[in-house]
Amino acid sequence: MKNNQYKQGYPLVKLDDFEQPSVAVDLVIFTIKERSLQTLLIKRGIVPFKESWALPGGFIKMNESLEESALRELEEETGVNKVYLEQLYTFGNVGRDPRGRVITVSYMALINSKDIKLKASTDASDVNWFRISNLPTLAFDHKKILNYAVKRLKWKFEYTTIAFSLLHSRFSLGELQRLYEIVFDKEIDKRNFRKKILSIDILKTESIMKDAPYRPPQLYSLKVKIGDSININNLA
Amino acid sequence: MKNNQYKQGYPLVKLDDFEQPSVAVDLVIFTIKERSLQTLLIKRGIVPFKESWALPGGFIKMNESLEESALRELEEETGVNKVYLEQLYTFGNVGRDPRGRVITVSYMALINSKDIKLKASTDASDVNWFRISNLPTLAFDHKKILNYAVKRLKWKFEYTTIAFSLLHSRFSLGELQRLYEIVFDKEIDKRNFRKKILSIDILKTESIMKDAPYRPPQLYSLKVKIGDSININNLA
DNA sequence: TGAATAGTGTCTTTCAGACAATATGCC
DNA sequence: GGCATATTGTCTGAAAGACACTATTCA
Repeated sequence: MKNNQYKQGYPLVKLDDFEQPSVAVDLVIFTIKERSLQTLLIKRGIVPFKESWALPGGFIKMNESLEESALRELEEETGVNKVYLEQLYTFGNVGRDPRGRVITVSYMALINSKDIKLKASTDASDVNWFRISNLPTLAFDHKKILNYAVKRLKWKFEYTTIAFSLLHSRFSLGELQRLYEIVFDKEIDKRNFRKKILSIDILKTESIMKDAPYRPPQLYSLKVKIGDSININNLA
Repeated sequence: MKNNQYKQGYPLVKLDDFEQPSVAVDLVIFTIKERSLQTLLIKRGIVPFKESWALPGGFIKMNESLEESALRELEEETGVNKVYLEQLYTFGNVGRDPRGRVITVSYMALINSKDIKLKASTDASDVNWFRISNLPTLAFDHKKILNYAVKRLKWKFEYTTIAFSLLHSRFSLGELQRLYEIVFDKEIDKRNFRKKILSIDILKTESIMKDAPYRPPQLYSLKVKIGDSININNLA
């Protein structure tokens, strides 16, 4: 099994002189549902922490990169494959998994709730969305990972265009503002928000929305790449 | 050897059903020497990339956390043990190490050049400091790691107090300004810099320097923690 | 008094932040 | 006309950024 750890004749390099830890990927999947920021958790069907809620994730395979592994897990849990995905932090404390040494590379994914088709995964007896403001107790050190992810998310909302990955390709400024208000759990002055967003010149005007219940808004699209740096002030 | 991967009776959990990658830690060690930003590299004494320069690092041990592993490597290479240390990013592409699957967790360390006593490490035939502006070709994907570290360093200089980890506990504003000028490779207006630093109220005045060659400067010390958030504008 | 470094203040411009009235479309 | 949402501008205060002279110590 371990043979392919010895390649191209490097006999002196004994990677196996060291016991090897297991490497996993854990995902913090964010979406906006019911006017709140939510994340996907799975109820563990196996020990340890059987019946506890946990972040979706799993061990990496030898022939896939960390990111490919994260995308595979994401697809297995949600059926979604086109998302914003970002590596967060690697957690490797010795006792973090009672089964042995497991190092986990955490990722954050942002998906549009319309794209989701939840699947029941083999090792999860249940899968569900939870409001960030109302989370159950989590297995392992997943609470720590989730807290880290929320901080990073807010940070990235202020300093990059990742928010737009949660909107459709055409959106109104009202939708954008509601998104920021949900993530920061804070009301924002409409005039200042619009002034700020329009001043940084990242939007193209599109058509006007049809079939709006009341006055239809102007639609916009993002004319820079998702993840590009911007600076939306002080919303934190 | 692998027995302790099975603990506390979790027979169904077969971590070893998966081949395990190796996990390493690589260090980007920054210091200021000769009025420039420099990083420590080792010349590899073993294949692969024998005789190439590389970041210091090594495989983690089963009984140490990632951070402990980074600190151990740091101490082995430089003799330094009290430093600013921060995890950067985890690189895990399949082909990044010709010996097999090696996932590396990168760390950035900032050390005061006065504290360094370089040691010749067992697996390095040579150890040296290099200016960031004049680097040799690096082994593996270490160039990518280093580029990432430089970006993070600059970023953290603008938004946190990590710069102060490169100064003595008492320092002049001139020393602080020179440090920022070196890291950003850019001249900064003295009056605006001082105004800004003093306005954010993170410094305590100390004594006045003795034995200065010319007019002795006022000394200051940091009255908040290293790593605390601040905002030194727009130096990037 | 010359050399080297330390220390200081003003003006302009830009931007954040507070704040309220009008416009549009649907019923 | 009533309702729900969209859209727009002004004023104030704070801070960034440009800019040049004086102060201190030592040789």
